[in-house]
Amino acid sequence: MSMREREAAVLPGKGESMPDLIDCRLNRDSFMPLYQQIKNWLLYKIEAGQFAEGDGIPSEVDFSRSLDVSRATVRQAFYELRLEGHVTRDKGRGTFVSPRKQP
Amino acid sequence: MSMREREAAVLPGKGESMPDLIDCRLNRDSFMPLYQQIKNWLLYKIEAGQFAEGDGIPSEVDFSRSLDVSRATVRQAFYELRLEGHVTRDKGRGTFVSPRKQP
Amino acid sequence: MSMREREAAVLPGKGESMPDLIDCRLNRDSFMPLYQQIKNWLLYKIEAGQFAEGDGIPSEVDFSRSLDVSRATVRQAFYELRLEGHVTRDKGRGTFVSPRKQP
Amino acid sequence: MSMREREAAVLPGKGESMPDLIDCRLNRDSFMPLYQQIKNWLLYKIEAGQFAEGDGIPSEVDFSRSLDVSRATVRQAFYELRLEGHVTRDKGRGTFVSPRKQP
DNA sequence: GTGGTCTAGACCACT
DNA sequence: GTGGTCTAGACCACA
Repeated sequence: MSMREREAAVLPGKGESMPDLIDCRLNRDSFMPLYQQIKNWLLYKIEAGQFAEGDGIPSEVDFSRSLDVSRATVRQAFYELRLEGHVTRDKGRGTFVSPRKQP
Repeated sequence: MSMREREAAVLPGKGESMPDLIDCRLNRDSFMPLYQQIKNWLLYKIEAGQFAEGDGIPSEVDFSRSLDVSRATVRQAFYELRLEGHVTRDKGRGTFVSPRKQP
Repeated sequence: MSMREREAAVLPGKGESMPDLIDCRLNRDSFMPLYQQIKNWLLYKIEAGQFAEGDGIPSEVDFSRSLDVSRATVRQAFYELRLEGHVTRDKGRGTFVSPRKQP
Repeated sequence: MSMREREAAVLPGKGESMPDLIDCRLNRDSFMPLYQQIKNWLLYKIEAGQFAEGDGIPSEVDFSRSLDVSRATVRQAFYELRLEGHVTRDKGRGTFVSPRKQP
Protein backbone atom coordinates (compact mmCIF):
# COMPACT_ATOMS: atom_id res chain seq x y z
CA MET A 1 0.00 0.00 0.00
CA SER A 2 1.32 3.41 -0.94
CA MET A 3 1.78 6.22 1.51
CA ARG A 4 -0.91 8.06 -0.38
CA GLU A 5 -3.45 5.30 0.14
CA ARG A 6 -2.58 5.14 3.80
CA GLU A 7 -3.09 8.83 4.12
CA ALA A 8 -6.49 8.69 2.50
CA ALA A 9 -7.62 6.06 4.91
CA VAL A 10 -7.10 7.77 8.21
CA LEU A 11 -5.68 11.24 7.95
CA PRO A 12 -7.45 14.57 8.16
CA GLY A 13 -8.13 16.31 4.84
CA LYS A 14 -6.23 19.29 3.51
CA GLY A 15 -6.70 22.40 5.54
CA GLU A 16 -7.44 20.57 8.73
CA SER A 17 -5.13 21.14 11.63
CA MET A 18 -2.49 18.55 12.49
CA PRO A 19 -1.70 18.70 16.19
CA ASP A 20 1.25 16.85 17.62
CA LEU A 21 -0.04 13.83 19.45
CA ILE A 22 -2.77 11.33 18.66
CA ASP A 23 -4.89 13.06 16.03
CA CYS A 24 -5.62 9.74 14.37
CA ARG A 25 -9.19 9.35 13.16
CA LEU A 26 -10.56 5.85 12.88
CA ASN A 27 -13.20 4.94 10.37
CA ARG A 28 -15.19 2.20 12.00
CA ASP A 29 -17.25 1.63 8.86
CA SER A 30 -14.18 1.04 6.71
CA PHE A 31 -13.22 -2.29 5.21
CA MET A 32 -9.81 -1.65 6.74
CA PRO A 33 -9.19 -3.16 10.18
CA LEU A 34 -8.76 -0.66 12.99
CA TYR A 35 -5.25 -1.91 13.78
CA GLN A 36 -4.27 -1.34 10.15
CA GLN A 37 -5.60 2.21 10.27
CA ILE A 38 -3.56 2.86 13.41
CA LYS A 39 -0.49 1.30 11.81
CA ASN A 40 -0.91 3.46 8.72
CA TRP A 41 -1.29 6.61 10.77
CA LEU A 42 1.90 5.78 12.66
CA LEU A 43 3.80 5.01 9.46
CA TYR A 44 2.69 8.35 8.03
CA LYS A 45 3.82 10.18 11.15
CA ILE A 46 7.17 8.43 11.16
CA GLU A 47 7.80 8.90 7.44
CA ALA A 48 6.74 12.53 7.71
CA GLY A 49 9.27 12.93 10.50
CA GLN A 50 6.65 13.88 13.07
CA PHE A 51 7.97 11.16 15.32
CA ALA A 52 11.70 11.49 14.80
CA GLU A 53 14.42 8.88 15.20
CA GLY A 54 14.91 7.86 18.79
CA ASP A 55 11.75 9.65 19.84
CA GLY A 56 9.39 7.91 22.12
CA ILE A 57 5.91 7.59 20.68
CA PRO A 58 2.71 7.52 22.71
CA SER A 59 2.11 4.34 24.69
CA GLU A 60 -0.36 1.59 23.96
CA VAL A 61 -2.58 2.89 26.72
CA ASP A 62 -2.46 6.43 25.30
CA PHE A 63 -3.73 5.15 21.97
CA SER A 64 -6.25 2.87 23.58
CA ARG A 65 -7.79 5.76 25.50
CA SER A 66 -7.55 8.37 22.76
CA LEU A 67 -9.08 6.17 20.10
CA ASP A 68 -11.45 4.24 22.36
CA VAL A 69 -10.20 0.89 21.17
CA SER A 70 -8.92 -2.01 23.18
CA ARG A 71 -5.27 -2.33 23.97
CA ALA A 72 -5.06 -5.53 21.91
CA THR A 73 -6.02 -3.60 18.79
CA VAL A 74 -3.29 -1.04 19.39
CA ARG A 75 -0.82 -3.79 20.14
CA GLN A 76 -1.34 -5.47 16.79
CA ALA A 77 -0.40 -2.23 15.03
CA PHE A 78 2.68 -1.74 17.20
CA TYR A 79 3.67 -5.39 16.93
CA GLU A 80 3.71 -5.32 13.13
CA LEU A 81 5.62 -2.03 13.07
CA ARG A 82 8.25 -3.67 15.24
CA LEU A 83 8.44 -6.75 13.04
CA GLU A 84 8.91 -4.52 10.02
CA GLY A 85 11.67 -2.63 11.78
CA HIS A 86 9.98 0.76 12.06
CA VAL A 87 10.05 0.88 15.84
CA THR A 88 11.76 -0.79 18.76
CA ARG A 89 9.98 -1.57 21.98
CA ASP A 90 11.63 -1.82 25.39
CA LYS A 91 9.79 -3.45 28.24
CA GLY A 92 9.25 -0.96 31.00
CA ARG A 93 10.53 1.94 28.87
CA GLY A 94 8.43 2.53 25.80
CA THR A 95 8.29 2.48 22.02
CA PHE A 96 10.85 4.33 19.91
CA VAL A 97 11.28 5.20 16.25
CA SER A 98 14.03 3.05 14.70
CA PRO A 99 16.96 4.71 13.02
CA ARG A 100 16.70 4.74 9.21
CA LYS A 101 19.26 3.07 6.99
CA GLN A 102 21.20 5.61 4.87
CA PRO A 103 19.09 8.74 5.51
CA MET B 1 16.89 -21.52 19.71
CA SER B 2 17.98 -24.96 18.59
CA MET B 3 15.59 -27.75 17.82
CA ARG B 4 17.04 -29.59 20.79
CA GLU B 5 16.14 -26.80 23.17
CA ARG B 6 12.66 -26.63 21.78
CA GLU B 7 12.26 -30.33 22.25
CA ALA B 8 13.37 -30.21 25.85
CA ALA B 9 10.82 -27.54 26.61
CA VAL B 10 7.62 -29.21 25.55
CA LEU B 11 8.09 -32.69 24.18
CA PRO B 12 7.59 -36.03 25.89
CA GLY B 13 10.75 -37.79 27.04
CA LYS B 14 12.36 -40.75 25.29
CA GLY B 15 10.31 -43.86 25.42
CA GLU B 16 7.03 -42.05 25.69
CA SER B 17 4.53 -42.62 22.96
CA MET B 18 4.00 -39.96 20.27
CA PRO B 19 0.42 -40.11 19.03
CA ASP B 20 -0.66 -38.25 15.95
CA LEU B 21 -2.59 -35.22 17.07
CA ILE B 22 -2.12 -32.73 19.87
CA ASP B 23 0.16 -34.43 22.34
CA CYS B 24 1.75 -31.12 23.27
CA ARG B 25 2.48 -30.72 26.98
CA LEU B 26 2.60 -27.20 28.33
CA ASN B 27 4.73 -26.30 31.29
CA ARG B 28 2.86 -23.51 33.01
CA ASP B 29 5.70 -22.94 35.48
CA SER B 30 8.25 -22.39 32.74
CA PHE B 31 9.87 -19.08 31.97
CA MET B 32 8.85 -19.75 28.40
CA PRO B 33 5.54 -18.23 27.27
CA LEU B 34 2.80 -20.72 26.47
CA TYR B 35 2.52 -19.50 22.89
CA GLN B 36 6.25 -20.11 22.42
CA GLN B 37 5.90 -23.64 23.75
CA ILE B 38 3.07 -24.27 21.31
CA LYS B 39 5.10 -22.78 18.47
CA ASN B 40 8.07 -24.95 19.34
CA TRP B 41 5.97 -28.08 19.45
CA LEU B 42 4.54 -27.26 16.03
CA LEU B 43 7.97 -26.55 14.59
CA TYR B 44 9.20 -29.88 15.92
CA LYS B 45 6.26 -31.69 14.36
CA ILE B 46 6.74 -29.98 11.04
CA GLU B 47 10.49 -30.49 10.94
CA ALA B 48 10.05 -34.10 11.99
CA GLY B 49 7.64 -34.52 9.09
CA GLN B 50 4.71 -35.43 11.32
CA PHE B 51 2.71 -32.68 9.68
CA ALA B 52 3.74 -33.05 6.07
CA GLU B 53 3.74 -30.45 3.30
CA GLY B 54 0.28 -29.43 2.32
CA ASP B 55 -1.23 -31.17 5.30
CA GLY B 56 -3.80 -29.37 7.30
CA ILE B 57 -2.86 -29.04 10.94
CA PRO B 58 -5.32 -28.92 13.83
CA SER B 59 -7.31 -25.71 14.13
CA GLU B 60 -6.91 -22.92 16.66
CA VAL B 61 -9.97 -24.19 18.49
CA ASP B 62 -8.59 -27.75 18.58
CA PHE B 63 -5.47 -26.49 20.29
CA SER B 64 -7.37 -24.17 22.56
CA ARG B 65 -9.51 -27.03 23.84
CA SER B 66 -6.80 -29.68 23.99
CA LEU B 67 -4.37 -27.48 25.87
CA ASP B 68 -6.89 -25.51 27.88
CA VAL B 69 -5.51 -22.17 26.78
CA SER B 70 -7.30 -19.26 25.21
CA ARG B 71 -7.56 -18.98 21.46
CA ALA B 72 -5.46 -15.80 21.52
CA THR B 73 -2.53 -17.74 22.94
CA VAL B 74 -2.77 -20.34 20.18
CA ARG B 75 -3.14 -17.59 17.57
CA GLN B 76 0.12 -15.94 18.56
CA ALA B 77 1.96 -19.21 17.91
CA PHE B 78 0.25 -19.71 14.54
CA TYR B 79 0.70 -16.07 13.58
CA GLU B 80 4.46 -16.18 14.07
CA LEU B 81 4.74 -19.48 12.23
CA ARG B 82 2.98 -17.86 9.29
CA LEU B 83 5.23 -14.80 9.38
CA GLU B 84 8.25 -17.07 9.37
CA GLY B 85 6.87 -18.97 6.41
CA HIS B 86 6.32 -22.34 8.05
CA VAL B 87 2.58 -22.41 7.47
CA THR B 88 -0.05 -20.74 5.36
CA ARG B 89 -3.47 -19.90 6.68
CA ASP B 90 -6.61 -19.65 4.57
CA LYS B 91 -9.68 -17.95 5.97
CA GLY B 92 -12.52 -20.43 6.11
CA ARG B 93 -10.26 -23.36 5.18
CA GLY B 94 -7.53 -23.96 7.70
CA THR B 95 -3.80 -23.94 8.35
CA PHE B 96 -1.39 -25.84 6.14
CA VAL B 97 2.28 -26.74 6.22
CA SER B 98 4.22 -24.63 3.71
CA PRO B 99 6.26 -26.33 1.01
CA ARG B 100 9.99 -26.37 1.76
CA LYS B 101 12.48 -24.71 -0.54
CA GLN B 102 14.73 -27.24 -2.30
CA PRO B 103 13.95 -30.35 -0.23
CA MET C 1 -46.10 -13.09 8.45
CA SER C 2 -48.10 -12.61 11.59
CA MET C 3 -46.76 -13.14 15.03
CA ARG C 4 -49.16 -16.02 15.33
CA GLU C 5 -47.74 -17.80 12.31
CA ARG C 6 -44.27 -17.29 13.57
CA GLU C 7 -45.23 -18.75 16.85
CA ALA C 8 -46.70 -21.84 15.28
CA ALA C 9 -43.50 -22.53 13.41
CA VAL C 10 -40.99 -22.72 16.21
CA LEU C 11 -42.49 -22.20 19.61
CA PRO C 12 -43.41 -24.78 22.23
CA GLY C 13 -47.07 -25.65 22.36
CA LYS C 14 -49.45 -24.26 24.91
CA GLY C 15 -48.84 -25.58 28.34
CA GLU C 16 -45.16 -26.14 27.79
CA SER C 17 -42.80 -24.20 29.93
CA MET C 18 -40.88 -21.24 28.48
CA PRO C 19 -37.45 -21.13 30.09
CA ASP C 20 -35.17 -18.18 29.73
CA LEU C 21 -32.50 -19.13 27.26
CA ILE C 22 -32.51 -21.05 24.03
CA ASP C 23 -35.68 -23.08 24.17
CA CYS C 24 -36.07 -22.71 20.45
CA ARG C 25 -37.28 -25.90 18.76
CA LEU C 26 -36.47 -26.32 15.10
CA ASN C 27 -38.68 -28.29 12.81
CA ARG C 28 -36.30 -29.82 10.32
CA ASP C 29 -39.17 -31.25 8.28
CA SER C 30 -40.78 -27.86 7.82
CA PHE C 31 -40.97 -25.98 4.54
CA MET C 32 -39.59 -23.04 6.48
CA PRO C 33 -35.81 -22.50 6.39
CA LEU C 34 -34.02 -23.06 9.67
CA TYR C 35 -32.70 -19.49 9.73
CA GLN C 36 -36.26 -18.23 9.38
CA GLN C 37 -37.41 -20.36 12.27
CA ILE C 38 -34.61 -18.97 14.41
CA LYS C 39 -35.45 -15.44 13.33
CA ASN C 40 -39.08 -15.96 14.19
CA TRP C 41 -38.27 -17.35 17.58
CA LEU C 42 -36.10 -14.32 18.30
CA LEU C 43 -38.75 -11.90 17.09
CA TYR C 44 -41.29 -13.59 19.32
CA LYS C 45 -38.98 -13.35 22.30
CA ILE C 46 -38.24 -9.69 21.62
CA GLU C 47 -41.85 -8.71 21.01
CA ALA C 48 -42.92 -10.67 24.07
CA GLY C 49 -40.40 -8.67 26.06
CA GLN C 50 -38.39 -11.72 27.06
CA PHE C 51 -35.30 -10.05 25.64
CA ALA C 52 -35.78 -6.47 26.72
CA GLU C 53 -34.34 -3.32 25.16
CA GLY C 54 -30.60 -3.15 25.56
CA ASP C 55 -30.41 -6.76 26.66
CA GLY C 56 -27.76 -8.95 25.19
CA ILE C 57 -29.13 -12.03 23.47
CA PRO C 58 -27.39 -15.41 23.21
CA SER C 59 -24.39 -15.52 20.90
CA GLU C 60 -24.04 -17.08 17.46
CA VAL C 61 -22.13 -19.96 19.01
CA ASP C 62 -24.77 -20.47 21.72
CA PHE C 63 -27.42 -20.92 19.05
CA SER C 64 -25.18 -22.97 16.82
CA ARG C 65 -24.46 -25.46 19.61
CA SER C 66 -27.88 -25.53 21.20
CA LEU C 67 -29.68 -26.06 17.93
CA ASP C 68 -26.96 -28.10 16.21
CA VAL C 69 -26.96 -25.89 13.15
CA SER C 70 -24.09 -24.18 11.34
CA ARG C 71 -23.09 -20.71 12.39
CA ALA C 72 -23.91 -19.46 8.91
CA THR C 73 -27.52 -20.43 9.53
CA VAL C 74 -27.62 -18.51 12.77
CA ARG C 75 -25.88 -15.57 11.15
CA GLN C 76 -28.52 -15.24 8.45
CA ALA C 77 -31.19 -14.93 11.10
CA PHE C 78 -29.20 -12.33 13.04
CA TYR C 79 -28.27 -10.51 9.84
CA GLU C 80 -31.88 -9.99 8.81
CA LEU C 81 -32.87 -8.94 12.30
CA ARG C 82 -30.17 -6.29 12.18
CA LEU C 83 -31.21 -5.07 8.73
CA GLU C 84 -34.77 -4.74 9.97
CA GLY C 85 -33.58 -2.80 12.99
CA HIS C 86 -34.56 -5.25 15.67
CA VAL C 87 -31.05 -5.74 17.00
CA THR C 88 -27.68 -4.08 16.92
CA ARG C 89 -24.44 -6.04 16.80
CA ASP C 90 -21.14 -4.78 18.21
CA LYS C 91 -17.97 -6.59 17.24
CA GLY C 92 -16.35 -8.11 20.27
CA ARG C 93 -19.32 -7.27 22.51
CA GLY C 94 -22.47 -8.98 21.42
CA THR C 95 -25.93 -8.64 19.97
CA PHE C 96 -28.45 -6.38 21.68
CA VAL C 97 -32.15 -5.66 21.38
CA SER C 98 -32.71 -2.27 19.69
CA PRO C 99 -34.75 0.40 21.43
CA ARG C 100 -38.26 0.76 20.00
CA LYS C 101 -39.33 4.00 18.36
CA GLN C 102 -42.04 5.76 20.37
CA PRO C 103 -43.88 2.76 21.83
CA MET D 1 2.50 -8.11 64.05
CA SER D 2 -0.88 -8.59 65.63
CA MET D 3 -4.13 -8.02 63.83
CA ARG D 4 -4.70 -5.11 66.17
CA GLU D 5 -1.51 -3.37 65.15
CA ARG D 6 -2.31 -3.88 61.51
CA GLU D 7 -5.68 -2.40 62.05
CA ALA D 8 -4.27 0.68 63.69
CA ALA D 9 -1.96 1.31 60.78
CA VAL D 10 -4.38 1.53 57.91
CA LEU D 11 -7.96 1.14 58.96
CA PRO D 12 -10.56 3.81 59.52
CA GLY D 13 -11.18 4.79 63.12
CA LYS D 14 -14.09 3.63 65.17
CA GLY D 15 -17.36 5.03 64.05
CA GLU D 16 -16.28 5.44 60.45
CA SER D 17 -18.17 3.48 57.84
CA MET D 18 -16.58 0.46 56.14
CA PRO D 19 -17.80 0.29 52.56
CA ASP D 20 -17.23 -2.74 50.38
CA LEU D 21 -14.40 -1.92 48.05
CA ILE D 22 -11.13 -0.07 48.46
CA ASP D 23 -11.65 2.00 51.55
CA CYS D 24 -8.00 1.60 52.42
CA ARG D 25 -6.43 4.76 53.83
CA LEU D 26 -2.69 5.15 53.49
CA ASN D 27 -0.67 7.09 55.97
CA ARG D 28 2.12 8.59 53.93
CA ASP D 29 3.78 10.02 57.05
CA SER D 30 3.99 6.62 58.70
CA PHE D 31 7.18 4.71 59.35
CA MET D 32 5.39 1.78 57.72
CA PRO D 33 5.98 1.24 53.98
CA LEU D 34 2.96 1.81 51.78
CA TYR D 35 3.03 -1.76 50.48
CA GLN D 36 2.90 -3.01 54.06
CA GLN D 37 -0.10 -0.81 54.81
CA ILE D 38 -1.87 -2.21 51.75
CA LYS D 39 -0.95 -5.75 52.75
CA ASN D 40 -2.27 -5.18 56.25
CA TRP D 41 -5.52 -3.76 54.99
CA LEU D 42 -5.98 -6.80 52.77
CA LEU D 43 -5.14 -9.21 55.57
CA TYR D 44 -7.66 -7.47 57.78
CA LYS D 45 -10.33 -7.72 55.09
CA ILE D 46 -9.60 -11.39 54.49
CA GLU D 47 -9.48 -12.34 58.16
CA ALA D 48 -12.64 -10.34 58.80
CA GLY D 49 -14.30 -12.33 56.05
CA GLN D 50 -14.98 -9.29 53.91
CA PHE D 51 -13.20 -11.00 51.06
CA ALA D 52 -14.37 -14.57 51.41
CA GLU D 53 -12.68 -17.76 50.22
CA GLY D 54 -12.60 -17.98 46.46
CA ASP D 55 -13.61 -14.35 46.09
CA GLY D 56 -11.80 -12.20 43.63
CA ILE D 57 -10.25 -9.12 45.17
CA PRO D 58 -9.72 -5.76 43.44
CA SER D 59 -7.03 -5.69 40.78
CA GLU D 60 -3.55 -4.16 40.88
CA VAL D 61 -4.82 -1.27 38.77
CA ASP D 62 -7.83 -0.72 41.03
CA PHE D 63 -5.53 -0.28 44.00
CA SER D 64 -3.00 1.74 42.09
CA ARG D 65 -5.65 4.25 40.98
CA SER D 66 -7.67 4.35 44.18
CA LEU D 67 -4.65 4.87 46.38
CA ASP D 68 -2.57 6.87 43.92
CA VAL D 69 0.45 4.63 44.29
CA SER D 70 2.58 2.89 41.71
CA ARG D 71 1.62 -0.57 40.58
CA ALA D 72 4.96 -1.85 41.86
CA THR D 73 3.89 -0.84 45.35
CA VAL D 74 0.64 -2.74 45.05
CA ARG D 75 2.44 -5.70 43.55
CA GLN D 76 4.77 -6.03 46.51
CA ALA D 77 1.79 -6.31 48.83
CA PHE D 78 0.11 -8.90 46.61
CA TYR D 79 3.39 -10.76 46.13
CA GLU D 80 3.92 -11.26 49.84
CA LEU D 81 0.33 -12.27 50.39
CA ARG D 82 0.78 -14.94 47.74
CA LEU D 83 4.06 -16.17 49.24
CA GLU D 84 2.34 -16.47 52.60
CA GLY D 85 -0.51 -18.41 51.05
CA HIS D 86 -3.29 -15.92 51.65
CA VAL D 87 -4.13 -15.44 47.98
CA THR D 88 -3.62 -17.12 44.66
CA ARG D 89 -3.07 -15.20 41.45
CA ASP D 90 -4.01 -16.48 38.00
CA LYS D 91 -2.61 -14.72 34.98
CA GLY D 92 -5.38 -13.20 32.94
CA ARG D 93 -8.00 -14.00 35.60
CA GLY D 94 -7.35 -12.25 38.85
CA THR D 95 -6.38 -12.56 42.49
CA PHE D 96 -8.40 -14.78 44.79
CA VAL D 97 -8.62 -15.47 48.50
CA SER D 98 -7.05 -18.85 49.30
CA PRO D 99 -9.06 -21.48 51.14
CA ARG D 100 -8.10 -21.79 54.80
CA LYS D 101 -6.66 -25.03 56.16
CA GLN D 102 -8.98 -26.65 58.68
CA PRO D 103 -10.69 -23.56 60.10
C1' DG E 1 -16.54 -24.41 11.29
C1' DT E 2 -12.05 -21.96 9.73
C1' DG E 3 -9.16 -18.04 10.28
C1' DG E 4 -9.52 -12.63 11.22
C1' DT E 5 -10.70 -8.75 14.15
C1' DC E 6 -12.07 -6.90 18.49
C1' DT E 7 -13.44 -6.20 23.47
C1' DA E 8 -12.34 -5.49 28.32
C1' DG E 9 -10.18 -6.81 31.32
C1' DA E 10 -6.41 -9.56 34.28
C1' DC E 11 -1.43 -10.58 36.02
C1' DC E 12 3.84 -10.42 34.82
C1' DA E 13 8.61 -8.41 34.09
C1' DC E 14 10.94 -4.40 34.14
C1' DT E 15 12.28 0.65 34.75
C1' DG F 1 3.56 3.11 34.24
C1' DT F 2 5.77 0.63 30.06
C1' DG F 3 5.55 -3.35 27.09
C1' DG F 4 4.54 -8.75 27.36
C1' DT F 5 1.46 -12.61 28.15
C1' DC F 6 -3.06 -14.37 28.92
C1' DT F 7 -8.19 -15.03 29.62
C1' DA F 8 -12.83 -15.71 27.81
C1' DG F 9 -15.52 -14.41 25.28
C1' DA F 10 -17.88 -11.69 21.12
C1' DC F 11 -18.90 -10.72 15.95
C1' DC F 12 -16.98 -10.91 10.87
C1' DA F 13 -15.60 -12.93 6.24
C1' DC F 14 -15.28 -16.94 3.94
C1' DA F 15 -15.85 -21.81 2.30
